[in-house]
Amino acid sequence: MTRTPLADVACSIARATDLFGDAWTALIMRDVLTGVTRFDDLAHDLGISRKVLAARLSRLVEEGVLIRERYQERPPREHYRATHKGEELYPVLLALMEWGDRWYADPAGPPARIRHLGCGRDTRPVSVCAHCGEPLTVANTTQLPGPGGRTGPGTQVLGPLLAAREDPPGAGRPAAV
Amino acid sequence: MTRTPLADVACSIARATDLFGDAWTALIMRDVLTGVTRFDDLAHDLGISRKVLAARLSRLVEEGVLIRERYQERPPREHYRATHKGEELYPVLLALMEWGDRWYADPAGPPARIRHLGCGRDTRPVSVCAHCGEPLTVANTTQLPGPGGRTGPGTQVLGPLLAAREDPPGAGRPAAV
DNA sequence: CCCTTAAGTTCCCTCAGGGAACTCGGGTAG
DNA sequence: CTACCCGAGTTCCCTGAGGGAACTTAAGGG
Repeated sequence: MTRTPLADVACSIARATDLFGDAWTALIMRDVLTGVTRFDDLAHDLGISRKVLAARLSRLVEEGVLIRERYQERPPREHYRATHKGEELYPVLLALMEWGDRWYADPAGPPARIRHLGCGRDTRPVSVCAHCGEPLTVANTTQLPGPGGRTGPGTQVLGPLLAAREDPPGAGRPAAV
Repeated sequence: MTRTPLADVACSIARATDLFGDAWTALIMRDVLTGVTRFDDLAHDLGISRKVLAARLSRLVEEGVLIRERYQERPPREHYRATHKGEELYPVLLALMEWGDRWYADPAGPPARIRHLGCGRDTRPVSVCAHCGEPLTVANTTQLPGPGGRTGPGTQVLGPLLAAREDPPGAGRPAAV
C-alpha cells in the first residue's frame, strides 16, 4: 500500500481509517458479521474482484480483525470469522448504516431493520455519552488533547471544536487552528 | 470513479461507503468538523495531494455534506463547512475514533479526549438502542429485511445474523468469539 | 515592482483495482 | 480410472485514481 502512512498520525480516526477507509472493508465486515463468511460467497455477494478480496481478507486477518478458520476437513475448506476486535467494529457499521438510511433511503423506507433482541423492538442506533446517556453531537462535545496526544506540526489531533463554531469565520478571519 | 456502483446496492452501508469508504473522506470530515476548514490548512494538515483534496471536497459539496462558503471578500477566500447532513456523520467518526482508541492507542492513552458539554465529563461514545438505551452488539441484534429492501441476487441486505451464528457452516461449530 | 498567500489546476508516473482466466487439492459420478 | 465439479485462491493484462510537484490566478503588502 503506497498510501500515506496514516497509521503514524496521532489520531485514532486516522489509524482506524487506514484499515477501514477502503471501499470494501466495511462491506466485507458487514457480510462476515452477518454470516457471509466464505471466499466465494463474499466475492459473489459483493461483486468484488477476487484478487482484491484475497488482499483485503489477508490484511484483515493480519490486523486481527478476522480469523481464517477451517470449517470442514474433507475437503479442507476455510472461511473467515470476526474476532472480538472485529466485532467491535459493529458500532461503526451501525453508524454508517444509520446515516445512509437517513440520507439515502428509498422512499419505501430503509432496506433493513435492526431488531434489538434485548427489548424486542426494531431500533435505530444512537451514539450517546457513556456517562449520562445523552446523544453526542458536534454541538455538545469538544475535543481536547489526550494523554497520548503528541501535538505538533502535522499531528492536529482534534482541534478546539466549539471555539471554531462559536466564532464562525464568516465575519472575521477563521479561527486559527 | 470507476468504482463498482455501490450506490445501487440496496444497502445503506454500501451507499454510505460509496462516499465515506475512502482513505481521506473521514479525515477531511474530522478536520472540517473540528475547525480546519480552509483548503491549504486541510492540505497541510492531512498531507493529502492537493489534486485529490480538491476532488474530495467537490464530491463532498456535490453530495451536500459540505458547503463552500466565502468567508472573506477582499481578497476573496472560500472555505468549507459541514451541512446538517455532514454533521450527522459525527457518530460515524466517533465510532471510528473509539475503535481506534481501543485497539491502537498508545500505551500513554488515547490522543484525544471527548468532553461532553451536557454533563461536563470526558466521555466515550456508546451505540445504544434508541428505545431502551442498552448498548447494541453483534450478539444482541438481528437484521431483518426492511420496507425498502429488494431482496434478490447480489442484494444481500443484511442476512439473518443470529441464524448464521447459531448454525455456522461447519460441522463442529467454531468457538463463539 | 516583486514577493507572498489562498485556492486550485495541470502534468507525469506509478501502482492498486477490475476482469477474467488459470491453478490446485480434493471430492463424486459414470 | 477418468472426467467433471467445487472452493479458494493466484496470475496476467489494462486502465485509471492517487502522489508529487510545478504552474495559475487574484489580491494584497513592503
